[in-house]
Amino acid sequence: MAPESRPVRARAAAPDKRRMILDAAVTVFARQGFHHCRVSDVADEARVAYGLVYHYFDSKEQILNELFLERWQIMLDAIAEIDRRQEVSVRDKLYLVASFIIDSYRHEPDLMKVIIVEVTRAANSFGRLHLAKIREAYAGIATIVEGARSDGSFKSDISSEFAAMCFYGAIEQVLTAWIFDLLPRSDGEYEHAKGLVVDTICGGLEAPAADAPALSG
Amino acid sequence: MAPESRPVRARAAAPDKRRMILDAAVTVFARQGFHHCRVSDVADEARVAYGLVYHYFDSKEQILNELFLERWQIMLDAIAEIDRRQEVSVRDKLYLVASFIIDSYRHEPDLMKVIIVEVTRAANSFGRLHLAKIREAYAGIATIVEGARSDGSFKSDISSEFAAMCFYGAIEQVLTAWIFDLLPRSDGEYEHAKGLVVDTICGGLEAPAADAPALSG
DNA sequence: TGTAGGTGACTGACCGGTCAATCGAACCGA
DNA sequence: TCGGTTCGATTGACCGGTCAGTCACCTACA
Repeated sequence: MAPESRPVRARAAAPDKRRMILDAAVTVFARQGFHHCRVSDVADEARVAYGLVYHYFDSKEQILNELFLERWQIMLDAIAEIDRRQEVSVRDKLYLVASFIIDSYRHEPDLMKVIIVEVTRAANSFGRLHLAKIREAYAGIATIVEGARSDGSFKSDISSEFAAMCFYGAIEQVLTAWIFDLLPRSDGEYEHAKGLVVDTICGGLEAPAADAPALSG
Repeated sequence: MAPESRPVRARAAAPDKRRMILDAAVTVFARQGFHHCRVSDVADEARVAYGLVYHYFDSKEQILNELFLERWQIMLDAIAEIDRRQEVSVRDKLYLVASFIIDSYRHEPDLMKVIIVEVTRAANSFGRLHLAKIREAYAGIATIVEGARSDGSFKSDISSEFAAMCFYGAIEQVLTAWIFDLLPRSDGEYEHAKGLVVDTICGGLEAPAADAPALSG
């Protein structure tokens, strides 16, 4: 990631083969799944010799680890950054979090598919390995919710950890629906989903009592 | 399943080897993951010769398919049955659904782990294969929600399909947390979670406006 | 001419699936 | 009662394909 860790020699025309391998891996892992693809598929997709993959990476696993850690850290930073903005209401903070995750999928669907399918939901392999990082995301969202719980705007009988889990679970399920082609994919759908998730989790499904005047716009 | 489909010769002491293999597969798949275990692990766990696995099943995949289909159908039937009960409110119906799923996990954690990790969340392999069955579950929950939307007790601007997705997603995320050992497992926790999921999804996280008189409850 | 970058044939382990052989309960005919 | 026959259940050694990872070699730039 850090530029100084890569050789500076960068000839203008020299493509970053390492990056090409990572990008190819995203495509291949997304298309065939981590377990159903061969390292040669990745090399072919990257238009690179088989052996070069092992020049840059220790193993097939390491490629996935790197893809996950790189992207996940960006999300953790984004969540922390959102929480820091004091002028924003908690509901809007959650909207921003949903927005960030859904936009991540919009712009890099293959990468998000790989991360969700092969890591965050893979309880026996990469999920366990990266459990600490995954928890950090829950914790970040929980911190946001906790802000609203302590000032009374959110119910106090639902713990912030549990709320964070429901919130993240709902988003991941919607992403999964896109991954499985169960929901249509369009800019409008993405925008719509952001609002719906937040409305559902914050406002709930139940309609306000009909015989009472609406208390808030 | 049906007794008449198995040979009637059933000596009293004859163990149903086929069943033993299925049970062993649940244990092994849950412990090591479908991809990281060998057929010989299943045979060893069942205390049965390697070849016998192929006497009863065509392939390793077929074992998982059978485990999934058997259990999933029970859940689909349960959801349909819950929806049929006309004296129960929609919120209580959702509670019963959450209850059923969580109790399934409570009583057969390994089987549920395998179904969730290896099937419902495996977008590149078994998930795609069983997509139709998985959709049926969403659809069943959506049907329940639709009942409340049409009588005005649930908001009309959140589609029942989307609501079902959030609801199921929240539950699966909680199950995943148990699977990953992120949440403590006890009868109390299970019971508590049932109520919390329904409260969160139906009632939302936001507290009723404090300056207004409580309208219900 | 040293070295980082790049190549791809090869190897060896692993594992899903096969199959020829054996077991043993039930039935049969004498 | 007893050898014989049948056939599904059971065994586990073995086969063959697959594929992650290795390595000897090449190339081009500084």
